[in-house]
Amino acid sequence: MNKRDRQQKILSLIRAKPIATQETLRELLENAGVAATQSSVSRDLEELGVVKHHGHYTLPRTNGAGARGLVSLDLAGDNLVVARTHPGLASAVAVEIDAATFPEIVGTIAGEDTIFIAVRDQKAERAVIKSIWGLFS
Amino acid sequence: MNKRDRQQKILSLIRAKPIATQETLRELLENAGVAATQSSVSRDLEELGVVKHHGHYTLPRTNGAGARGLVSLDLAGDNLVVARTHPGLASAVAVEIDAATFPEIVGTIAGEDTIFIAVRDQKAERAVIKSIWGLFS
DNA sequence: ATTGATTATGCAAGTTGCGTGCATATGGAT
DNA sequence: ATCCATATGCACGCAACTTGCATAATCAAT
Repeated sequence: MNKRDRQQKILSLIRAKPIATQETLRELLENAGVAATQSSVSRDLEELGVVKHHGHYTLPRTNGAGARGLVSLDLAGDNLVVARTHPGLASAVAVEIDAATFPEIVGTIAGEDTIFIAVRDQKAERAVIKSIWGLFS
Repeated sequence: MNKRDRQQKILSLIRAKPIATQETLRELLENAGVAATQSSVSRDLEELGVVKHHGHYTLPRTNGAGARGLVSLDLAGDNLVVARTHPGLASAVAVEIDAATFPEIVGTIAGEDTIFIAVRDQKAERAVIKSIWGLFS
């Protein structure tokens, strides 16, 4: 019914088990008593920053180690991707990202536990998140 | 006409000379071509954090001294808030901002006397500026 | 390249929320 | 108590958000 609740439900669903398509996600929501269309699911996933990787939807964030310092990836507007790392590892992570030379990345700057990644446009943002997440997982 | 413009005008008016009442402020706005009622002026002053002191309205914090290093906050586009600090204090201020964990803040990077604060959208910018000022007042 | 499956999006309708003025309540000073 | 200044509940209008539908764009597999 409510957008926020639906998005929360989506998060718990994709955390519970791998989900391959928006249509199956929509069905699961329906079973949980939350009616929605594929359109809305698509927009929700976009807003939540969920990304499809290895054939299923996941959140680009970790709760522990295993990703060589990278903790999360987020968006700020249309031209900036913000990566969070474990303390002190931002530079190391940034070096690795730079080394991969993604064409959509215009430039990066690293602080202590944060990296700003400038990209050309909104389309590039999603591609970059997907690529970087793949690089570190 | 527009709320944001009107509030900017109010700020420049109370900076220009001491103003004693909301009614005179309203008249000055009218002369400047900005129609408004006393009700709106009252709400604007509230939102702007303007306070009446010694019989006239003033901004509580025009100088940055005593704000633990923070000097100014400005906007760059829709997704970036730029904070200036006293030399060398950017990291310390940034740590304090991070520790407050505002949900609108996507990430921060500190230099020597400047901090870039990435936020999600234009709405978040206003909220963040207000929050940070509150944090350092 | 073609086809089928999956995801994104322009548009229109419904709904919500914000900004505002009016009227009036509250507060403050003498 | 009265007068002046300021705050606020209410209602209305407009702008922004949310959504579904239909369809376009993208992707995967052959």
